[in-house]
Amino acid sequence: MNYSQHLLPLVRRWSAYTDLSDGDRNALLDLPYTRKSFSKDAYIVREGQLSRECGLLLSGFAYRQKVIGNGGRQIISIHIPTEFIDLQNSLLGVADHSVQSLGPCEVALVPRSAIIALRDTRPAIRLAMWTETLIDASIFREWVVNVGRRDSKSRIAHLLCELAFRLERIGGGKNGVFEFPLTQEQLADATGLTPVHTNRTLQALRKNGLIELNGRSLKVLDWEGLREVGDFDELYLHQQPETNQRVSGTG
Amino acid sequence: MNYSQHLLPLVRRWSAYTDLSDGDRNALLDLPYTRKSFSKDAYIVREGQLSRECGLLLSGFAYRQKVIGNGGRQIISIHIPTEFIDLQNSLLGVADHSVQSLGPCEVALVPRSAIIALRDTRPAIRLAMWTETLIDASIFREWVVNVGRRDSKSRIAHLLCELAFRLERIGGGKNGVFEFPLTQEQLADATGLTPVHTNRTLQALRKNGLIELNGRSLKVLDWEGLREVGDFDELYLHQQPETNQRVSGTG
DNA sequence: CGTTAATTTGAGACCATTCAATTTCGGTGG
DNA sequence: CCACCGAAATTGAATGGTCTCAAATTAACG
Repeated sequence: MNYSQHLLPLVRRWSAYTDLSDGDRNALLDLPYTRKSFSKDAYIVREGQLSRECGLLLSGFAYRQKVIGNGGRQIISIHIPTEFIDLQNSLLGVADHSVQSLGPCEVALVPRSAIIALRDTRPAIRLAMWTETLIDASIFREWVVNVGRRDSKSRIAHLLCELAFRLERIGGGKNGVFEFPLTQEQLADATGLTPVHTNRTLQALRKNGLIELNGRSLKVLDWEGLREVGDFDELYLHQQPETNQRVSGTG
Repeated sequence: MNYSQHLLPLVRRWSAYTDLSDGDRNALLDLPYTRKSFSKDAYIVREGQLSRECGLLLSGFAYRQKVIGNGGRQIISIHIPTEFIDLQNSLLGVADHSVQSLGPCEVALVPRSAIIALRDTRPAIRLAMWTETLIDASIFREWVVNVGRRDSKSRIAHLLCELAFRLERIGGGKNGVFEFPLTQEQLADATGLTPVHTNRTLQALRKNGLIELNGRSLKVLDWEGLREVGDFDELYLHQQPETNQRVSGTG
């Protein structure tokens, strides 16, 4: 019955945003949820749906996307374990975008009502939750810039930097080697390019000695170079200690 | 001393998100602020700054932007009167993007501490405030799609639809005629295009009988056509009544 | 009415796309 | 362990949308 160990990473993650009391921690660990496994490319949430539950990614990867009139689609964000993939939809009530699994993955589905209850009764948790949505929004802003104003090499390099940076934070890489969950087609949908051009751009990045990428494994050979090409500045991720202090507010 | 009438539009706006008590309304109207006028293209907030005050747009237009390594810039959102232009930066504490005036405009600068105090003591206001940031995030997501996957005609048509739609909501248009605050160069920076191509695309939209646009005046001649070309679906603005009800939460 | 900003036009180059075909890879069953 | 399969990655060549650079025209404003 007690699966609360699954939610420990969430406690750790949100503790970085603000101080959580023992009561807060327990309230998080006591969240009701059901574990559900999804196979590759499964829909976790569909655009237009009413939100009844909110998904926390336990393992694997997921992404948010929107489809447009002519059939094309745009990937809006990539999500890694310990992240809520659906907070915005749950808080707004109706999903304005879809969420899909990248590979096989496990999700803890928390009833929306429990999320709302935490929001309304636990100030510290609320602050962490809000901060999470604000950081998400900041990442969206950076993605607007990425697909709007950078050329293909920069776009892809930037996305790789972001993903590596975030994976590192949850201990998801060793010696510059990361699990890379996207196919080239999905990478194309995330950067607003075509699969063919994405392939050629990746080859350029490899030839420049910046990365090694085969299958699901990404190795960053030249971190500074990749950062440079990708015009990457992690300020927008709001994960520097000084930023986190400011989040909690007096000032 | 009492300039509180300036904040009435904010009360009206946020009342649409949730029920505000008389106490809430008064708390909003009693917010301390200083009025400040900005001339064209003035910086209201600079990327990297610590946030000390939060700007509410009283008149005129403003936009958020980021500059990238090669000197290019991307406009991330456009703001119209009654909107906070800086909530995200204030809530996160450090500005990850800049805010600039479009034309001459007036801003009510509210101390960040007062915003934080409302957030921490007024549940209904907090909910409205949070909702505002969530809707902002939804708009960012749509912009990622817009610059990432739509061609130039769609991009521009979509942006025009969004702006017209939002302006209509605050009573800012008559008979399909709106004040259009962007130069073609700025429109280019918002859509990820070049000024030259923006100009040609606008001509195409005119030739197709969709819009009239000269100077600061936009007239939508064929609303359905523009909507079609722009692949515009207003769900992401989360302003339908049923959505607003869901926001308040029991469920 | 002069001066600067904004819009418009032209032509050539280039980045990215499209369409197709081929090769490699990962997994599965015989 | 190998043959097979579909998915993913790669290559080629031609097309096209958008960009660049430059100049001309028009509109805005003091």
